[in-house]
Amino acid sequence: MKAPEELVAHFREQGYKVTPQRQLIFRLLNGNTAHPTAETLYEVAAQQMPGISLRTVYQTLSELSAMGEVQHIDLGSGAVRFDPNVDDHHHLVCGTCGAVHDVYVNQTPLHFEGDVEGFAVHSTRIVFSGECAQCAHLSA
Amino acid sequence: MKAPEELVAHFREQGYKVTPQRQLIFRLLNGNTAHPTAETLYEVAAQQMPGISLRTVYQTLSELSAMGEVQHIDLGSGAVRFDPNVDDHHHLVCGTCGAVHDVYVNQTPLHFEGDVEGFAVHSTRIVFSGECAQCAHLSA
DNA sequence: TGTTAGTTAGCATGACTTGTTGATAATCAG
DNA sequence: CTGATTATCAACAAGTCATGCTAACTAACA
Ligand SMILES: [Mn+2]
Ligand SMILES: [Mn+2]
Ligand SMILES: [Zn+2]
Ligand SMILES: [Zn+2]
Repeated sequence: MKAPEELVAHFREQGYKVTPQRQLIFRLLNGNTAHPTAETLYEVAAQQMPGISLRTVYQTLSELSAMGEVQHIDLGSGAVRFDPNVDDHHHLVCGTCGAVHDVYVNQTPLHFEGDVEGFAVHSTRIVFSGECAQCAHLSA
Repeated sequence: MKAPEELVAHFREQGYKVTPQRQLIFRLLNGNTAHPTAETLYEVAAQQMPGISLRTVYQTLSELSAMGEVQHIDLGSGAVRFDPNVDDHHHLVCGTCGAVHDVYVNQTPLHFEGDVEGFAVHSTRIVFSGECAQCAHLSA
């Protein structure tokens, strides 16, 4: 994701108004590695700006997503998570605490076998599931 | 997934009754590589057994899932898909026609880098997105 | 044949997300 | 500064997917 100041400029160029709500969301996403849901992002935002609506958070996330500034990650377990990291990376999910971590896989592009001649791969998504070190430690 | 006859035996052993509805679903799933949703499976089932309920299809799929006879695949786009193929395999998804194909990746376990020391990986899911040969052909 | 479990329809609930409306307020170009 | 445009908000609705519940009926299995 671009830095908040760049997003401000970009939004203005695109004819979007730069509101305090949008700017707050820019800041909250900047460098955010928590892979928050719209809801959790809303909760943090509401602490700094009581009165902001969940609807506006969803709205701004959609705009950023359409601009390619955030990606959304659907892990199939509840709400979609948003990720300001749009580099080519993958995810590690702890089944115990639910944390999502970024990881980078070098062996790409992967080779596969199957009855799928001529399939053109545009993107690859890898999700590793397991247990993080902290959770393993606590349960021991 | 076990063959329908084996499932019949297994269900009886577990104290589940072997109903025509369940048997139909066993047959429809057997060798099925379409990765159907509960809804699409229901539609096919209803042709052969008018009156069968969507509720029963969901129910039987849950039972089979709990038994490890089918896996469910959430691609993040709509309904969960069910897969009687429980081998270690991955998926190719055509963004145009929505088809899901099985593929096998040899390079596993994959290596990754990141700030995730001590994470214990239990499973890896890979989804390749792109366009299948047929769709590429039609759009040309 | 009787006990038990399954099925069905219908309706409800739940989570997540998006749409709508109408009033209010803020942004930004001129 | 001002006016036109857009955003926000609250409140409510709707949509999708999945599951829960009831009550009546039916079928399976011992
Ligand atoms: Mn990420
Ligand atoms: Mn499969
Ligand atoms: Zn954890
Ligand atoms: Zn296709």
